[in-house]
Amino acid sequence: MSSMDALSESAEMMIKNINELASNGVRVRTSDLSAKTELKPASVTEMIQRLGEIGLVDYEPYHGVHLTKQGQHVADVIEHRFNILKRFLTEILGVEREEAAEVACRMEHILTRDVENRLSDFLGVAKGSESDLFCHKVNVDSERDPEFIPLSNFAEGKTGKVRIVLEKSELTNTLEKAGLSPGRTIILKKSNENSYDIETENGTLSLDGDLASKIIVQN
Amino acid sequence: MSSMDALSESAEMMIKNINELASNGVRVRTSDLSAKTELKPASVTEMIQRLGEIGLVDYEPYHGVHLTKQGQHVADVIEHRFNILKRFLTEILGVEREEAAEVACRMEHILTRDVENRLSDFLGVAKGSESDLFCHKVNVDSERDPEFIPLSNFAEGKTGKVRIVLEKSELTNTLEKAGLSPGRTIILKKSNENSYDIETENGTLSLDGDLASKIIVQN
DNA sequence: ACCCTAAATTAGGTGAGCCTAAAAAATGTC
DNA sequence: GACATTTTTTAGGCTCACCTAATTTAGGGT
Repeated sequence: MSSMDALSESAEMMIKNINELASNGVRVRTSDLSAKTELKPASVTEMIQRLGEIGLVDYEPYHGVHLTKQGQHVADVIEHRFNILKRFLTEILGVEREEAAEVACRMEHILTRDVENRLSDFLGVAKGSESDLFCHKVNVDSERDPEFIPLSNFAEGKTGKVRIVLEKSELTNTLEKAGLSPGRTIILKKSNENSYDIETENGTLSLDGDLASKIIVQN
Repeated sequence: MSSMDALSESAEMMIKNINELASNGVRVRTSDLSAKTELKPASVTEMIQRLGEIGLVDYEPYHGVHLTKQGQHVADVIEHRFNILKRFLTEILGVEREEAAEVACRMEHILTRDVENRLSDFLGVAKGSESDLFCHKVNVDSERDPEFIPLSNFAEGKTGKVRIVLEKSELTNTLEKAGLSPGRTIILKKSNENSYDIETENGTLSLDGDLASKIIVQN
């Protein structure tokens, strides 16, 4: 009786903040939430009462809240979305840390499951979610300039990661099944004038030059 | 006295819809906006009055609205953001058309100028903004679905171009010599349930259905 | 010119999400 | 244990963005 109706951005933000303040299993106090969210205490009380009613939070008047199993799940989803969005913004687009965090914090409430998964794949993170420990590590060495090269200009024998597939249509599906979607690793085995032999995680295939020029690979 | 205060998502959506309905320089009627936005007419009136007060729209009671110069600028920015977001979602992430449009339509109100520019660069679109003429063209073109079809589903007698050959093996060499490699033009002469007779640039041959399903042809 | 219909506006209501100010409960001090 | 202080909640108000129902206006048909 809750996870059905989409949560508002405000509600999701409150859950996120509760999660971030609940280091151990300790109940989070209204005043702490008030400080963190920059909402007045009265507004916090109102929101956590609402969250309590729909079962996302265990609320005990005058004694704070903590997330229920359901609420924890919501928090995990939001956190994961935030992390991949921020990673995309900083690592791929090169957006400055703070702005990336702000934008990610607004977008995290909009992402659909599908977009989330695809973005995850694109970033090359293990899907499913959970451990974002890995994320932090990647952040550190994200200074280097990645080279984006059309597959048609890629060096023979080189291994790269697919970043873009400039081709919509049903073909996208086919390419995906063949292991040619953003985030995947490939090797260009051989390239003749108009035939590109590729080894993907799913097997091997050949493309014509037209198509190869639309697949952007990062080395 | 308007573009300073950030607009609400609802306000931006109204401006966007006014822009989309104002094909020529004609005033847009309340009922049309009501239909397009799925808001009740009374709600539309309320919103366009507010937009009128802040100078984004020229509102004449009982005679519709049209965008002011300022409003047009807002509309252009939103449209540009929508286009690049949608392109990113479909072309880069491979998100399905309709879902991409929905997500882009929510995110367009959140993008900052910086993220917008970076995303534009990433997609390889002329920066600065303004002229989305290019975008429009791309969008229009992309309505027409080019058909990529496994040879096994190709129509008898039709001519097509080989785009992909999935799952290579020693057979590939044979196929290549027979004129069945990416980029080549072929004609499917006859197709029985499990035999596909093809004419290539190099001659004619027959394939079984298993193989035919792995050769993707564009008509 | 007049009426009639369709379209638009106004009037008044709702819920979400915020606020301030007042009341109530918990907590620390002696 | 009583009191002062801090924390939290309740009460009541506000705006935004929607709604429905009633009213007003525009425009077409005769």
